[in-house]
Amino acid sequence: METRKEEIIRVAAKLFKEKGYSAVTMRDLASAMGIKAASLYNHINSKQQILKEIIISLAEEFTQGLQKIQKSKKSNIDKLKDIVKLHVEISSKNTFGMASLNNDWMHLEEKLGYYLQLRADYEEELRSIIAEGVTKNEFVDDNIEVMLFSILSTLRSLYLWIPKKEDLNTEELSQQLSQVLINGINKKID
Amino acid sequence: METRKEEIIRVAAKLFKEKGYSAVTMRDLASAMGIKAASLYNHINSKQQILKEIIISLAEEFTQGLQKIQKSKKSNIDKLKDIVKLHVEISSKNTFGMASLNNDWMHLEEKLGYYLQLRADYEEELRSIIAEGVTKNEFVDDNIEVMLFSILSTLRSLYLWIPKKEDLNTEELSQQLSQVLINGINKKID
DNA sequence: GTCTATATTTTGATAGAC
DNA sequence: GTCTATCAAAATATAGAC
Repeated sequence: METRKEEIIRVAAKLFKEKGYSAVTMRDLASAMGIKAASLYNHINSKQQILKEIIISLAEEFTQGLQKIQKSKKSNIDKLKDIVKLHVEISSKNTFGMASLNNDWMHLEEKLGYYLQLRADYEEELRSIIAEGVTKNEFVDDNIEVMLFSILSTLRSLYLWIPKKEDLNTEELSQQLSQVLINGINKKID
Repeated sequence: METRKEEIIRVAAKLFKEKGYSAVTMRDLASAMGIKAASLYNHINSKQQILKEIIISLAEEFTQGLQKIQKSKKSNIDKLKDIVKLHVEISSKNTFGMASLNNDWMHLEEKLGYYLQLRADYEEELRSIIAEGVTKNEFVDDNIEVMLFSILSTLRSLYLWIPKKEDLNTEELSQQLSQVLINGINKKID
């Protein structure tokens, strides 16, 4: 059962995706909830708290997911496939919250440093997977930063694209996405 | 020589990238210019006008660039390489403005419809290049939407990543990026 | 071209009745 | 748990002096 606070956070995330944190007023949010702005404060302490809960819970979900993948001792190529799946699953569960995670993190106050640390750590872990994959001849010896950037940009933009797919099969999308990211789009000559 | 209006737009774009259009006040902008907020209005009509000029000029630059590429009658794979180069060049020239183009377009008032049309047309052109590339056996017969999404996400995120590269060689970056997008990261067996 | 002063609206948030 | 009423601060923008 969804609490009133959870409902507020869910509705807020939807509005934040449409207009961004700063452009959404407490009156906008209240109106979307069918109540008055003052009533929101019976469930949450501040607008800032809403943003914090949306972003930090998602950031921690990604961190925990990656830690689990790292413990698996699979090949780097299989770890990468698991990371793609992690992003598809979290993004499809919460496309609205993903918008805040990607675009409104700079408006975090108290937890900004914590968020930036989680984000930097995540990026560094992914970088090390790619680098080790190159060393072990799983991946081609291209510019590691370019590979990292390309993959991460695609994964971080999933939230923009997933809602357009009506009948989402996360397993199938993960597989297709891994295929494109790992093997590119070039037609190999048989 | 840069006019005062151009300077305002340039400084505004930098602030918009840091905090987003809605969170940047005219006082913030004036302060960054070393003047008072009221003085800004001697050069620009409104905050909205600043956003409009940043976004529309960039959107039209992309549209014109793509039209030129389409007229070239190159192979689809070479058109795609030219598109990558187009994004690298425009994004590196104006990383600040690219942030508004990507994240603040929904705050456009008068020109929102025009922007959305340019954007949809651009996406459709790129889709047709990929689709024709698949038909002509230049590209692998994967899901076209997944290929389009992956490439476009990476290209649209360039503005976030280019500033971190200190000594940018646009030619080299374009080549490396095309390589990764087209051929993936997988190590082919010799 | 910039300033001070100010008009008008809107914002996040609180107090207290029901 | 929601409401009305309200506050204090901050927002965009204008008027007019220099």
